Amino acid sequence: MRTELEEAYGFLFEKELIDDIVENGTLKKVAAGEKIIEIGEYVTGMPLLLKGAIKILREDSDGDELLLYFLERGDTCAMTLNCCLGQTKSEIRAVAENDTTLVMIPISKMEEWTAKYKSWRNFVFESYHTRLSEMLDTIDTIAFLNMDERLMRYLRDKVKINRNENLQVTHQEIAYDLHTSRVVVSRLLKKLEKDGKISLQRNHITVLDL
Amino acid sequence: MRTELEEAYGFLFEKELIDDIVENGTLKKVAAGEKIIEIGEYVTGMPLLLKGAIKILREDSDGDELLLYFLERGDTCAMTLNCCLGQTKSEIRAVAENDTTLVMIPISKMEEWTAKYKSWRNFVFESYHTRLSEMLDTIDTIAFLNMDERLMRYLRDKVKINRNENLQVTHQEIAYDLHTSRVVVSRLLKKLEKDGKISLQRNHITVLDL
DNA sequence: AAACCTTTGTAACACTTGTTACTGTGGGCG
DNA sequence: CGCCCACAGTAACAAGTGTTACAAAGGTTT
Repeated sequence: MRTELEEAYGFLFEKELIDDIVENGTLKKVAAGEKIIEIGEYVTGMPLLLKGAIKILREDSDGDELLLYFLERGDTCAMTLNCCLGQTKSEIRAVAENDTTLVMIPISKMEEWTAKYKSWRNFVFESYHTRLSEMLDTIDTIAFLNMDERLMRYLRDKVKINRNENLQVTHQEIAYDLHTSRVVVSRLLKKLEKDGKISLQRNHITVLDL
Repeated sequence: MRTELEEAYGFLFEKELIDDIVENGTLKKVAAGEKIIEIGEYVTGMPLLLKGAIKILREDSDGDELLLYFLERGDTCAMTLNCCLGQTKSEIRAVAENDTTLVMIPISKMEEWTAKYKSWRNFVFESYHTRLSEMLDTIDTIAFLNMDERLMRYLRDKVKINRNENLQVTHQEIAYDLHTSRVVVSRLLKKLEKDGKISLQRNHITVLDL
């Protein structure tokens, strides 16, 4: 755990803080597709991502989803920060995008460290900063782009996050993430294939040139 | 200034912090409709809202706008916090929704106070918290609601912010805020009038029952 | 009053997206 | 092998929103 922590956060956190994290945090491994937190659940701790990636989803009143953004190594969930502070329930769902390792920090330590470690304070501020920017980006995407452009952006992000041009995903899954229907996704994907930007196979998509 | 500060922030900030604000902040009055900060400008200070309301807007690549949310008394602009930290340019435009009074805090004081005053730290965290929630709300609205529902929500918010059922606004202005066209707004407003929810006059709208 | 500008109303049409329905296909399993 | 099922392709249509164009109404300026 210490090695991975230092790899991901060593340049940010002072040694004492890393010690504190090793002592108080619990390592958690999550398999791809597994749920990490559900909307309405109380937040028990704050996650620090060591390996893998997580996707953060919002839900509408019909239970349909919308992908907000991905988290990667070195990220934490600002929404969780949010909840810890406000002692409120989670406003989002978090699902492992691939096999993921994270350290859970008990919320009791959070306030203590905020006062104690300048690097922790900066990290928390920086996380809020990144997250707000990411949210702005999400809003831009939803508000200003058509579905075909959103789909392209989605595929690009997914390639980047998984470090693999070969995406293991069905049209229906994409439809859930983009909050649209399977037919629409199939239609647009077919068009992208015709334009030579991707190639389609059953259960996976190869991104050629987006 | 002190009186207004104590009214809006007295229950949050300790006396020494209020003193510090009075000493270092500069009072600024902005008339309704006036621009407070423009996208791409460097942020010179952080605003604390004493009176009035501000609307925060995002812009797309064509220069068209989208209303993100309103700020009221006791609020600060988390986007500005963001910029101060990152030393980056403003990502949003802020326009006075009505006659507004605010205190500008020089960014140099921000880090100092973060270390010095617990209440300031809490305020900053709390602001991030509120803003993230507000952004989630904005995303829900754009992603999950149709234009007619968005329009209703917009009118409701506007009534609340201005404390007045009589809205001084043209259809074109609404269209800008909702990132749609004037014709669409007119169409939907007419329907709301037929349903007895509002009444339409030239240059203003009376909200009856939304 | 006449000329003019801004705002609003409305129709007709185009485009994007969502829906329904049906077909075909690949792969696993009895 | 044949059956079943999840996945994908496609057409036809519906709904919502955006666009263009024009007319009418209100208010201001000359």
